Amino acid sequence: MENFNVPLLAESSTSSFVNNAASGNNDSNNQHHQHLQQQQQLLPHHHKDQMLAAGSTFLPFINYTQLQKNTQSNSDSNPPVENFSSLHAIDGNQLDVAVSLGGLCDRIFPSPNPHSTNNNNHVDVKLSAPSGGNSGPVILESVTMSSFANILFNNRNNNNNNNNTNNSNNNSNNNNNNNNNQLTASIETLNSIDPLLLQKSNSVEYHQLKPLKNGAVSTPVVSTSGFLNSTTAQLLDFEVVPNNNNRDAIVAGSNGLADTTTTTTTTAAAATSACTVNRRSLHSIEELAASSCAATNVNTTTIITQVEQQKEQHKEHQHQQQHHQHHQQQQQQHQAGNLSGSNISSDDESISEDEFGLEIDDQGGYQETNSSHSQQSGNGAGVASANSGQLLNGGSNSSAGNGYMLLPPGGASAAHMSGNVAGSGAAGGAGNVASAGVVGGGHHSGTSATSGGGEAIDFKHLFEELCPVCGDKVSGYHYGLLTCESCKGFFKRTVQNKKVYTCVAERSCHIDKTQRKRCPYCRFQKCLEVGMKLEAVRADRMRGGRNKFGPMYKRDRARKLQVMRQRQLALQALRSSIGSDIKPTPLSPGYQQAYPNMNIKQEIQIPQVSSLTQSPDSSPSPIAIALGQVNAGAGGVIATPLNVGNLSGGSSLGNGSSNTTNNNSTGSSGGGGGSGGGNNAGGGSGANNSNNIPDGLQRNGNSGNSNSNSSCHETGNGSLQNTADSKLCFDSGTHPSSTGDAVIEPLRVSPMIREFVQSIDDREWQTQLFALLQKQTYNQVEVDLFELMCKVLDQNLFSQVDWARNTVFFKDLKVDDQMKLLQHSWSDMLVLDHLHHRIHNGLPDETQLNNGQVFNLMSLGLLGVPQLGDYFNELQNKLQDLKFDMGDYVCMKFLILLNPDVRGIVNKKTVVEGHENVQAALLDYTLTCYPSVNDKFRRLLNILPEIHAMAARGEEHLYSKHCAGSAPTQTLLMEMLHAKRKV
DNA sequence: TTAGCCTTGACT
DNA sequence: AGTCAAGGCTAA
Repeated sequence: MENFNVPLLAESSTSSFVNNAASGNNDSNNQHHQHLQQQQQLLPHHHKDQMLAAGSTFLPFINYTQLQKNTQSNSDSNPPVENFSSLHAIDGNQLDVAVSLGGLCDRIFPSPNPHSTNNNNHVDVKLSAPSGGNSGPVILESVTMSSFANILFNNRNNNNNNNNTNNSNNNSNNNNNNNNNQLTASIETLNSIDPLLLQKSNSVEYHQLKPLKNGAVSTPVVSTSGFLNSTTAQLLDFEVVPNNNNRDAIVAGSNGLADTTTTTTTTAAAATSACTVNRRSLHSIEELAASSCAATNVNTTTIITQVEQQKEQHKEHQHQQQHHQHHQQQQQQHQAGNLSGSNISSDDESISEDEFGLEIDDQGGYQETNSSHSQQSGNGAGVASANSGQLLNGGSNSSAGNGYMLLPPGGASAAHMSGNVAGSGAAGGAGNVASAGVVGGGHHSGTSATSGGGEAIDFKHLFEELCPVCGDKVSGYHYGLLTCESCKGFFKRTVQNKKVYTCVAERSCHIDKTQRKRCPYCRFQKCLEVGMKLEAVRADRMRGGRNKFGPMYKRDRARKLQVMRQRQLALQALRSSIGSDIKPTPLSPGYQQAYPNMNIKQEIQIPQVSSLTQSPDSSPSPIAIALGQVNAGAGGVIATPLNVGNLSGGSSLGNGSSNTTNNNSTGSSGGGGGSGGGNNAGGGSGANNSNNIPDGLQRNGNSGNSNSNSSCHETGNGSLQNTADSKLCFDSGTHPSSTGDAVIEPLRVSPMIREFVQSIDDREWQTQLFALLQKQTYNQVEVDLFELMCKVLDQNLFSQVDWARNTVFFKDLKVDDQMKLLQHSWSDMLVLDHLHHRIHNGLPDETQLNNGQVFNLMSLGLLGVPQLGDYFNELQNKLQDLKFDMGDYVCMKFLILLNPDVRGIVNKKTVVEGHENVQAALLDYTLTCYPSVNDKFRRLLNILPEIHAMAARGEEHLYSKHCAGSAPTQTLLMEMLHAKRKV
């Protein structure tokens, strides 16, 4: 067994608590109580390293450390596990509501916990008071974790008292709730995991865990019964072990070499401690690096050397070391990003401003940047004051640190969302007006752009913006992006002087103008997060002159100017077309730049669905009919919130990309979307104009977004069915009617396939995809596109696991088996998924990012191997020739997942059974619904090895990139890559 | 240490 | 000669 120590990075109350809890100390409850109260002062929000924050959105939360037991009902005679009759929040609320752990986790798990009392895409834990009165254990009903890293439950340790208790809890819990997506835990076990979670929240990512061979007493924590952790816990295989040796915490050297001992050090007055995490089956990134790739971790020589020197010099300052490692990782990541040659390089001067289709007068206002602007404080990373109330207690928005959230740059807030909704509605069909990504949230700038028709754009406010680090006004481009003067100076001092800061809290301090001095550690982290570039600080300190970022800045200015202009034009057009009903829209460039991706859910432009496979005779697939998604025989597809705009608005509304950020969308203008003129008035379709690229992301590519309407067919009588929760429309072009197959008999579609198809939520997938792309490029002049691709793949992997864990057959397996299956299938499924999204949802080849870069969506399906493009297209054609539809897709996905040939499966019977069942269902489906497609079943199966071959190639590529240090490390994707090689 | 202002110098 | 993003200076 490999043991892992996780360093404690914050107050040691955490660890002292865990020790007590683990040892069954009678005083532990009291200490716990104290601990909880102490922790209230430390509730984090989370500044996430962008490398890690794939898709992360942190919502207000109440940390469960705010909870306190109901001491009135304690009985000293009871074992600790039963001492807690119920849990109350500090404010007295019962704990029968969702308690968010947001901020404790690294990223957001794609789908909301079905048991959660809210639908936010955040991390939460649900507890319920014991059913057995005061003496009953607290039930941890469900956990939705954003990160595998934070799932510490392990069901392979159910061999002690705690686990016995847990098991019994499980049983009772299951009796109360038939869903097995539950965890049960005594408060004692909650206590046990508490510190580890806290540690995780403090910034330690799982990959930093290092094997530590010791004979620590295993302290199994929580038994599982098939919830998320069934796969994830097993995947990472943690368990919490008390460790009284507070100097044993080990963190991997960030260079991935041999173990680097870094002990836990707390910076507060409290005592220090640590706990050990055992992690058995997996296989840290460091192990991987140490075994095969360490030498290839390049481009960080200098930094690594510095770090190692510091480690030698300051062994006693372990916290600093750890910070430095963190810092170093950031540097590595940034350097890797900047040095990876395959992407747009920052010194690519070949791109001129002409690229943006406009002439830029660089003097046209940039110097006005300093003009003050009365935007609300809180830039993209600011406190989301509007979000309170979404969860229990909502958390405080104050700077006191309690439960406020950090929006990732441009993160959404509830208030803005509502503002956006309203704004969009007001804009009616002319959602394009807001296409740059932000719809007014009540802010009104003095920009002359809003003051009547015919006026020229007032460039004075063109670059009004808030510093992405602290929210102060920007003074110009500094080290890669627009920042304020103080953050510029701070960044310079830090880098030049090689400063190593320490956070006395939880490394997640809120940084704003008034508090930026409080925690230089977090400030610097935020500098890095928002994209300040280390390499822009000159090693030789040479003054004056220009650096390689000049062209980058220029392009950025050009892009912003273009956005402004087009927004202006759109607004004017809107006003003239609608009349005076529309009041001047509060479109402040600064505001919009500060919140480019707010309200992602509402604003995200999903590429026109089903556009790729449009065909004159396209009609719905059998499964679509069977699910009632269409009118059988009418060729219709139910209008979804995603396609109704297209249906009603016609192509004039289309993608209307011309008045968003650019007119030069690459090859996307197959039809109506067309150029400028048509975008504003065209729609008028009222709600659901989310198709109008309001997020500034353009979906370019093969799908011909602009004229994709034809793929979502109107029903024969012209009426549209609208289901609020419907999935994307799908299956256009793959249907029997065009080949003479008999009229579909919906009832013949097996319930299993129906269920399968219903388990697919493509809309969510796409929303998350574009939300991530948007988020990751907020305020970034340029991003590493390969890195970005890895993040998207990582997010997709999360979605994939989330899907799998809830599916029939799979969910019945033990986590060991689940893990093995996933490790063998993830890449195949990613490829298949992408084929599916291209075929059925018209996913385009590429999309334009917030910062003007073009992201190659195809690379997701190719797993980053451009050479596979032809092969991929070939596969796609084969599938389309077979009238590949949703039913086929989901069956194939199951066949990939439930691979009985995976070695070491304990419950092989279930896997075989599932596989056979799916095969049979698919066979029946193809024979019944596609009799005209010769041998469809067999031919579909024959494609699976081809997908596998492609996926294997992609894996190799990703692995090599990882070894070369070009891929983000702390990702599930890399863990999967690694895990597979350990099998 | 911070942060506002100044100086510098490659580039336009 | 002007621009502007570097580094430097220095009062607070």
